[in-house]
Amino acid sequence: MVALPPDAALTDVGTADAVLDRTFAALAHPVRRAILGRLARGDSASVSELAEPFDVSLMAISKHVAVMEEAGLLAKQKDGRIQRCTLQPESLHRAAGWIEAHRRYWEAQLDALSHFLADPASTPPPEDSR
Amino acid sequence: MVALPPDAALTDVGTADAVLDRTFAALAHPVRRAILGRLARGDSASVSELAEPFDVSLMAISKHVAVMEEAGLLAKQKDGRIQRCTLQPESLHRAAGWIEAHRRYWEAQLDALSHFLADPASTPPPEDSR
DNA sequence: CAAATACTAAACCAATACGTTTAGTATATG
DNA sequence: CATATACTAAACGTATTGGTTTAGTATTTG
Repeated sequence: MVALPPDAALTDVGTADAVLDRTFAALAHPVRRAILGRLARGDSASVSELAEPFDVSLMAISKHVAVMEEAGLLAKQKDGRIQRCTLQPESLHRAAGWIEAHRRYWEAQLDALSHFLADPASTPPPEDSR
Repeated sequence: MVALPPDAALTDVGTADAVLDRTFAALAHPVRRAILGRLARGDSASVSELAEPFDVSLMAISKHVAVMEEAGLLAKQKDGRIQRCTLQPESLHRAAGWIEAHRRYWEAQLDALSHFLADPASTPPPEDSR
């Protein structure tokens, strides 16, 4: 079993992290998210199969795949003349980890926000005024 | 209490979503993640306060703040001459939701991946060959 | 009122992102 | 062998990003 350091994403919160940069950037494009969604539920697929639902060129999809590969979100495995793309979830796991690591903080903020949204004219959420 | 549709992020997985685009894009920059981290644990802060730890211009930080504001990650509230920046967690919540919605799928893939990584020369994860 | 403070607007620049087309490589098939 | 298939490389155009500087607007403060 692959030993994922259980709190890898939690230890260096706030530190520069090029992998996380690339992962979030990769997730920022709807076509790439759609491709990841398809891979998540449909197992592996060739680049052409991934391209089929979209009305952009195959080359464009090939580049999207390359972006996700560099972000560690998927891996290509050459099988004859086709490239089989497989989800590689660790990067996604780390991205989720970053958000998770902040969740308890911004959930507190969510409460404060709800009060503020309920009555914007009122005193904004009672925080320490510095 | 603000009624967040409990599964807003889960219903339209795979659909184009400009907010999600902007949210993930905003999270892709280390300075912006650091700012969000600071806001998450330190409550609200002015733009100047947010800028202080970084050695880029105040203007650069002002733009980063604008990016996060457009992504719905934070809100600015004018208080005299200062702009108080407050975390606005719903966008982050939606980003987490997208990942969560896929988690059960790619966790299955994680198992397959671990076998593959353990012995890359072996037959790749036993999936349906199409 | 004058000067300092906290920003933002505008113009600019270099680098990257996203798409195209055209051409090329490698593999499979008739 | 010839052709089709599955991709990738290279070059290109345009838009966006991330940073700068310079100048401006509000708002405090001396």
